[in-house]
Amino acid sequence: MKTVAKAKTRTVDRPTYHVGHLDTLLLDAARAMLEEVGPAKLSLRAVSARIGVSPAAAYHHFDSRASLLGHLAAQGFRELAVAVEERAATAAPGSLLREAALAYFRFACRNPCLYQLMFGPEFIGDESAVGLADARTRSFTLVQAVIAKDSGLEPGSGGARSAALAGWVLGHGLASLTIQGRLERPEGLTDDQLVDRALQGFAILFGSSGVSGPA
Amino acid sequence: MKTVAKAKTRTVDRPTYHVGHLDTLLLDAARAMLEEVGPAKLSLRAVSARIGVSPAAAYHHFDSRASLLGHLAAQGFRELAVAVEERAATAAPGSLLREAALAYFRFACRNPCLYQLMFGPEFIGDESAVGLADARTRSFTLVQAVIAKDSGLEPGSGGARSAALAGWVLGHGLASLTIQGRLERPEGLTDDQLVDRALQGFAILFGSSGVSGPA
DNA sequence: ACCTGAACACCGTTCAAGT
DNA sequence: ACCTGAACACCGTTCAAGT
Repeated sequence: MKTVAKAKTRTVDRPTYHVGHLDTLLLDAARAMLEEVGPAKLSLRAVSARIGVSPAAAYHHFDSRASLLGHLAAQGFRELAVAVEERAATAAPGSLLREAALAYFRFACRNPCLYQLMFGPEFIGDESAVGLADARTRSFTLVQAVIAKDSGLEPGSGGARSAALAGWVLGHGLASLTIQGRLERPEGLTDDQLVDRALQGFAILFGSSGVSGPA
Repeated sequence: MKTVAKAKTRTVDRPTYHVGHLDTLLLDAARAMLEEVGPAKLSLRAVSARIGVSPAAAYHHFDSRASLLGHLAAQGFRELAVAVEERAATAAPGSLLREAALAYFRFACRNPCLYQLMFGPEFIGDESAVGLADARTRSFTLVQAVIAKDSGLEPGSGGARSAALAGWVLGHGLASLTIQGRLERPEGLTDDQLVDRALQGFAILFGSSGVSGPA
């Protein structure tokens, strides 16, 4: 409780001024409100009010609303990477693609607004958040590694990169369409079933299941 | 010019009041501004000002900003469908998937903000725009038809629907990631090359290489 | 160093009132 | 019927001023 020893004037406790670590308080409040109202309507004023601080206070910790949102997005990329990583670690080789896709898709479904923020235009022009570019690159590198591992391709080769691109497109396409409700999903279809269906579709389009075979 | 014959009072021309078809004027102005400022910052006030009309005027033609945006999105879905349709019509069987993907991707790249609007959360809650649901359904149906045609699947069958899902995911995933700049695209790579690369990646992931790619 | 109050230039939306 | 003016309740952002 006795936080600062160097308090040389006044009473020890000052409950009127909000003390330190306002940045994390802001971030936490924003994260909580994000899933309530969505990325577009998340206002700096509202999150400031939520933690009982003036609207201007945030500007001592973040450059702008976009910057705050950028930090949130970076958090998201880190969590997404972890989720995929964990799942990929305990997956049987051969089913790695499916497991990674499942983990990716579940993360998006469980944090729809955060996911929208990560891949949406909301915090464009930020990029200042050092963590963002890193976290994003790390996510992509991870996908690449998972894909390369399962397909037995030389990591870094052209094939591995094309495959990683495809994997990323698959995960994001499905997640994005689902979250935005643009899919005409048959009712009663679980998340896992939807992923399997998409994988099945790709197998039909690109596989040996009778598409291209001249046989 | 002499629009109304029943003008029984006053002078025939009234250049001070903005006359009729304000709805299409609004829509056109919004469409133009959309690609300038993006869906998030497209304000009803600004488009009203652009055509020299009061901010409140728009509410006699649209329920809300979301509704205006919904109409714009519907326009987009119709244009997208046309673009894919045209391309698909003049494509050699076997390369239909690639041609459709190219058309889809190009439309998105040429109208990035419109595309973002169509698949973004900006006009959620609208749905009132009758044209929207229709236009969207029509787009999806078209993709389904194209896919089914090329893969030789029974239209309406489970396989055809899975394949259509995959096709949709492919197109949207690639377009969305590209437009949002989340892709680490090697410089100098053209749109077409990017599409081919993704197709190649899918071919690697899901089976035989070289389904419909070039050589 | 950290936060507040007040202001500025914007929003979407409503509603009485004008023509 | 169609449009305006003025108002309400919001925004993001800045900046002098307080502690």
